[in-house]
Amino acid sequence: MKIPEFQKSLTDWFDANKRDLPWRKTRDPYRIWVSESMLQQTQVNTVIPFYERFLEIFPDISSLAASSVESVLKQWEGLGYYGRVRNLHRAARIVFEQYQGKIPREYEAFRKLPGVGEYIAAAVTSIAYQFTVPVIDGNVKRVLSRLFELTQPVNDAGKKKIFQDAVEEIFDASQPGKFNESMMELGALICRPNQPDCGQCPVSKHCLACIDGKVNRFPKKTQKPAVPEYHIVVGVIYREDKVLITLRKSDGLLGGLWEFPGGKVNKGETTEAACLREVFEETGLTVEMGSFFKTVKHAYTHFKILMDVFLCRFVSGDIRLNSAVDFKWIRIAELGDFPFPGSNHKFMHELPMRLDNCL
DNA sequence: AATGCGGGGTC
DNA sequence: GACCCAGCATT
Repeated sequence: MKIPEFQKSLTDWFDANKRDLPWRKTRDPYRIWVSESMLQQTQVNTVIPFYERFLEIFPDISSLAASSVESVLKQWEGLGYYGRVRNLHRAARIVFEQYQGKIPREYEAFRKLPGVGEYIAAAVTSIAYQFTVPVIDGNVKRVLSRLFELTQPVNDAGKKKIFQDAVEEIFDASQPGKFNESMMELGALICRPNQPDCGQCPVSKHCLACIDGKVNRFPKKTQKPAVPEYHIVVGVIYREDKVLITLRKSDGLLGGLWEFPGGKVNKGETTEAACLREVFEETGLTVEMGSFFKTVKHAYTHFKILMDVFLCRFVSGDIRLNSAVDFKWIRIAELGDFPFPGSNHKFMHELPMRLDNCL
């Protein structure tokens, strides 16, 4: 491959065809950092509205550092992978306290911040500071796979050396930020996972897979196992005009989000019985069954759930939390003030104000 | 090196 | 339905 020719074709194409994305209007490392955090495993069109709103509310490191985790989670609500924003928030506080509010310009110092891995460190420093470091993300791996007919699976975590070597061969150190963005943009717009548009590709004549007519055979992927499905019950516990919500522990799945108490249905158990049992185990409260409300389906990365929602009435007992770390009795109108998982959003906005209205 | 971690778009 | 996505932390 003629490297300089490849680089020029790629970056010229980028200049002429790049999308007008919000994070391309700035060189502020904070704004680029936020965008890269949101864009992890998440598509551009999903991110845009979250990005705009997040930066309106947290326009700089100091405002983010000064805010509560809960308020930050609330802005991330619905975006998923909540550890990203918990880490971003922790990192903002570290930058505020240890670096006088200035994002460290040293690669190693920045890389050490929570949530900043190889990709984000490379992306932010190359785009904001022109550090000469190539990025490797899902798009870049797919492009490299086709350019060089790499047989290394792109979804095999960790094994990056082949891609690292390949990208270093074609990396344009004279304009690192533009080169990196160009590679990712090519992957997003032309060298797509399905039906790549080789006819419009600026570097198709450098691409082994295209030359060999094998574009559809790259990238190679490993097969993913099927995900299990769990049957879940959830109880919305009414007490007058209030309902009980509980706070998940701050790490792990949906960490730091509020939810309605519930859990898995045991084998041979009715969903009503499971609901009463789970409510008691998780909250210590005795409740009576009101009515079935709705069934919700939801998919996570490693499993799926079928969730039956019941409306219940508080009877007796004092709160004794099991896995949750906090609780609140709130009115239905206040639900929007707290961050909830997507599965809860599929029913919570349809809930009645009081239980007696619907019995 | 392997695993856990969301949600939405697309085909 | 299955696949894919501007990855990181933990073990």
